[in-house]
Order: sequence, then structure tokens, then C-alpha cells
Amino acid sequence: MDEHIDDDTLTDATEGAAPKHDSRREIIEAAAQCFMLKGLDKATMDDIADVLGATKGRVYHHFRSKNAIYFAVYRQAMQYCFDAVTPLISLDTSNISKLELMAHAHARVMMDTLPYQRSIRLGVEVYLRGSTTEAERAVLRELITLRNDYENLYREVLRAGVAQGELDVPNIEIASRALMGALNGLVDWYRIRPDQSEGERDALARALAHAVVHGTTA
Amino acid sequence: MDEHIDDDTLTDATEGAAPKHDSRREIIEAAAQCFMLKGLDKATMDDIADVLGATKGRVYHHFRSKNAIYFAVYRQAMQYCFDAVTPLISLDTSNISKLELMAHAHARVMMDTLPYQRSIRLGVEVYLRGSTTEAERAVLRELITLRNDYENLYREVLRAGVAQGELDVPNIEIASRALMGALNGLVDWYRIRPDQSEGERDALARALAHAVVHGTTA
DNA sequence: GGCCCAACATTCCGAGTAGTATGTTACTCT
DNA sequence: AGAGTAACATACTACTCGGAATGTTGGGCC
Repeated sequence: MDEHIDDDTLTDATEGAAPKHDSRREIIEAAAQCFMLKGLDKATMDDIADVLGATKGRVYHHFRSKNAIYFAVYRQAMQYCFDAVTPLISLDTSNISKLELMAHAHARVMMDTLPYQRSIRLGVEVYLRGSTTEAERAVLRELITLRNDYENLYREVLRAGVAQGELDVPNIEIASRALMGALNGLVDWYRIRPDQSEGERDALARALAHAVVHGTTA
Repeated sequence: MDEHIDDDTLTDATEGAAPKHDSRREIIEAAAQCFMLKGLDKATMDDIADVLGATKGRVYHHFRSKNAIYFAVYRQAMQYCFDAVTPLISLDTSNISKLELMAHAHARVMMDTLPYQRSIRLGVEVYLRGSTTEAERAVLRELITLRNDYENLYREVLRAGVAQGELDVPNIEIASRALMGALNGLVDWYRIRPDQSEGERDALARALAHAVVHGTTA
């Protein structure tokens, strides 16, 4: 009767190292593909199932709702970002080069996990407006916090860089927003070309990292 | 029988200076509001009509489909950008200060016409995937071209600035993408606060313009 | 070898919604 | 003044899609 929902279908409590459910991951992957291609609303549960060569039954066996899948995709997308950038913050280099390394790594993640990143870009707050349960809103708040924590990694480096005199950032809050905007915007214009090599993607990431850190002035 | 659709419901051929249909503008305005608040799919035709205190009849009298409204919103959003930035490109200043002025103006437009800018951000290509008519796709291509023309304004200034030695931009294409990404990202985190003054919004735009042009290095 | 349950597949339904068809009003033009 | 029409409102339909209820199967377990 009290209806509290906090099972792993919604919270997806950082499951152990065990592969556990490979099927779950496949569903999340398929969902990310569909969300990227058709949008959050236009992508139907049948679409997701079709990608897997299955039916809705399989999807609903692992996720209780479409929103739960979206949450899982969102969480996975953020996880990719953390995994790529977190190791860099403890590096022993100047803050400016650290910042560029982080930007480079982030750009790489945007390209390498494009379906996930595009999916979460299609409106975090705008998707699910009003018509959601309190349990869902709680998960959403948690995801927003997760994203905020990630952006704080950059703010910290900016702050340290200013303190060290390496960086000149009049407004750290604005600068970090600009930084993330420029980096995340990659998913809007980047297109996967099958003929592009690993080196080309890396050069692209490097160029973007340079642009966001050094700006355009001589 | 040949079914060619190119009336102004879709193309909205740059109508003369006459106010002509004020009702049309009101519908576009209401639609932008709804799209921003609920997303392109979740916002229903009834929602749009409700904002106007009217019914679907009025909306469908002026627009033949929901997509047509979205196109109109998109076009209007781009028009706002052009109106604010175009006059600046003929200014007689250095390219670097011109670039900053353009960025500043763009940031202002993002804030001042937020519903429009947020609407067109909710997926231009992703919205309408496959299930659209050829006539609609033609309009979409035109809108993409429009956006590309706008971004070319910035590329031109960047190119000129590099030629003059004022700017240091290794990759103009990437730099322009980063620039637009940082500026457009404003609509993702900017929130209208009724207590904020004109000066505060202007300071915000100025700070963002500084950040995107000068980067973070000392 | 029967039990049991996870992991699906099948079937169905009802709510919500884009679009249509038709009715109504008020204004203009002659 | 009445005919025509722009500018809506009302009423209705057809269809999609999320979700639930139920059926099926294969493999571990004792």
C-alpha cells in the first residue's frame, strides 16, 4: 500500500563485477541506439525489442517501464564519462594540461559511446514533465546530481589552475558551462564514418580539446 | 493528384512587412512555450490551443500539421539570431572584438527568446525520423541550410581574424563548432528568474562571450 | 523425472492524440 | 440585406503505443 519502489529496476544499484545479466546490458545498448535514431518518444518498446530480435516480453521482464530504461541509459552514459576522466584528475601535471587531457578524454567518450550520449542529450528535464511518479523524480534528481558531480571535476581543475596562476578564468561557473557545452555539443554534429581511423577520431578530439581550453585568441 | 505541397503553411515564404496574421504569431509563440515545457512529442495540439485559450480548430486553421508549427518555430528562432548578429558583421572593429560582440549578441538572443531556442534544440534531425513526407524533408533541409548559413557568419570572422593575425585558430571548423556549442548550451542551464535585472542578463552574456572567445588560459 | 522458476513470447486493452469533418459566427463587399 | 468567406469551435474517428495478463520453454535441483 505504501508503494515504495527502490528495486534495481529503477535504482540499478551498482551491481557487482559479475556479468550477472548480459541481457540487461543488451537491452540498454539497443535502447540507446533507438533513442539516438528516433528520439525518446518516437522510439517504441517494440523498436527496442526488434533491435534485439525479440519482443516486448523480454524488455518488460528486465525493466518495468520505458522510463526505467532511459534512466539506465543515462546512468551508463555518465559512467562512461567518469571512467574516462576520473583517473586523470590525480595526474601530476599542470592544471592546464590536465584540463586539456580531460577535455580530450571527454571528447573521445562522446564519440565512442555516441548512442548513449545522444540519448541523454534529448532532454533530461524536459522528458518526463509533471506526469511522473515521485519515485521517478527521485531517480531523476539523483541523475542530475551525478551529472553535476561530473562537471565539478572540471570546476575543481579550473579553480586550482586559477589559484596556481596558470589559468585566467574570470567566472568559473560560466567557464565550466561553456566548456561542457562545447564538448557535449560534439554529439550534435559528429557523424560516425566507417572509413575514419582511430587516429582521425583522436585528432578530432585533440583539436576540440585545444579549442575549448585555449579559445580563439592569439 | 500530383500532390505538391509548397503553400505557406509549410514554407512560410518570408511574408511582407505587414502584420498580416497576428494569430499565426500567437500560435507560434504558444507552441514554443509548450515545446519548451513538455517537449516536442509530449506537447499536444490541445496544449498549444489551451495556452491561447482556444481549441484545436484555431491551430489547424493556420497550420496543417504539428510539424508545420515546429518548422515555423524553428524559422522564427533562426530569424531572431540573424536579426541580432547580422548587423554586427559590417562593423568596423577588429575581428576579435567583433567575434566577442557576436557571441554576446547570440547569448542575449538565447536568453531573450528562450522558448524558441530550446524548442529547436530538442532535436532537429532526430525529430521526424523516416516517417515524414518528402515535402517535409525538403523544408527540414532548408532549415538546416539556414542554420549552416548562420554559423558561417562566425566562421568568416574566424577566418578573417586568422588572416589578420589577431586570432590563433588551428582548426576553424572545430573552433566554430566549439563556439556554437558553448553558446547554444546556454539554453540548457539558463533559467529565467523574475528577479534578475536587464544588467544581470547582460553581464551573463558578456561573461559567456568572454569565455568562448578567450578560453581559459592566462 | 517431476518441480520450479527465470526468461522470455503472445495477446490484449485502454488511454491518449493527430488529424478530419462539420457547425457557427461575425465581418466584409457590393 | 444577403452572399460569401475568414476565423474559429465542436464532435468524431482512426490509430498508435505503453503496459498488463497470461502462456510457453528450457534448464537447474533434489
